Amino acid sequence: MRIGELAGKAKTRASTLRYYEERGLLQPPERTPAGYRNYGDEAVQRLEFIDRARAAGLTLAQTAEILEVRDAGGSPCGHVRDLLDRRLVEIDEQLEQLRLLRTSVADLRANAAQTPPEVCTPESICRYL
Amino acid sequence: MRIGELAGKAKTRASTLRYYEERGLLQPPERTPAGYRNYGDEAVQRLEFIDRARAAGLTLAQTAEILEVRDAGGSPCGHVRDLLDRRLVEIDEQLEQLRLLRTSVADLRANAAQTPPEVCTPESICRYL
DNA sequence: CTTGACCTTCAAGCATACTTTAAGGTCCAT
DNA sequence: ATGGACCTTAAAGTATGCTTGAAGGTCAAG
Repeated sequence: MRIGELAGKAKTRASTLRYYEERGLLQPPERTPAGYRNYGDEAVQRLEFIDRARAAGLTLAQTAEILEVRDAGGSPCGHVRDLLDRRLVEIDEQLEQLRLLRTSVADLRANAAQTPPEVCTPESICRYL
Repeated sequence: MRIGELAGKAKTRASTLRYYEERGLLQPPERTPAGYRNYGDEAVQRLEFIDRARAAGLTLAQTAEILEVRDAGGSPCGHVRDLLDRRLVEIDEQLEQLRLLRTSVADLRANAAQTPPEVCTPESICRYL
């Protein structure tokens, strides 16, 4: 399978696959005599895995690490569990930050709704903020 | 006031202030005969405003726009209200995305807790994802 | 008069995940 | 043999908000 066909099956682009190879997510495939990349069917599964990892918010570097462990013959499962744990902590932190921000922006907005624009003096630039 | 002193008062760095000037957030100040930037006290307020805008999650481009309106003698308040409205919508969208992601990652993690690592076959790379 | 702290500009680097561009080779059909 | 679709590499561009580096000028103290 050439790169364009694999990209089609994975709903991505050839340029992305080359980039994944460069980043260590895809192993360098065989080449045809002309130098074209020649992928086997297992590459499709690998890209599906990469997509699931992305959906979980793992970085390409983290995903590459998992794949390297597997490629080296190891089992990355314990590591994956740790990554999921850390992701959960990160997500909770982000949620907290975002909730605080939401409160803050909503307060500013409510305040703006009550205050006529005239009270904004040039020195304060705009008192809505 | 020279740039280092202003940076100190605003708890930022001289390089940041130069960058703000380049981005249109700070007006080019007077220069001393030697070519040093020479700020007045009002610059401190302006930086405080910029900081409040940042705290509300406005981009530097949006903040620059507000300041330009004010510098042109206009009142940016209506615009600021719009920006706050849009920020609120964006934040709500991000919150929704993050909640969905949290659910998804939490499900993966719960599933991993129930499944022994042995069932992860090399073909699936790791079934925890 | 030298040292050191501070200032100047312009350009490039950082992090992330790609895309785009340039210049060129391959392959199949007509 | 020529056109078009597809492939190759290496480098640069995208977005955001800065920081860092290089090369050099200014100024007050000792």
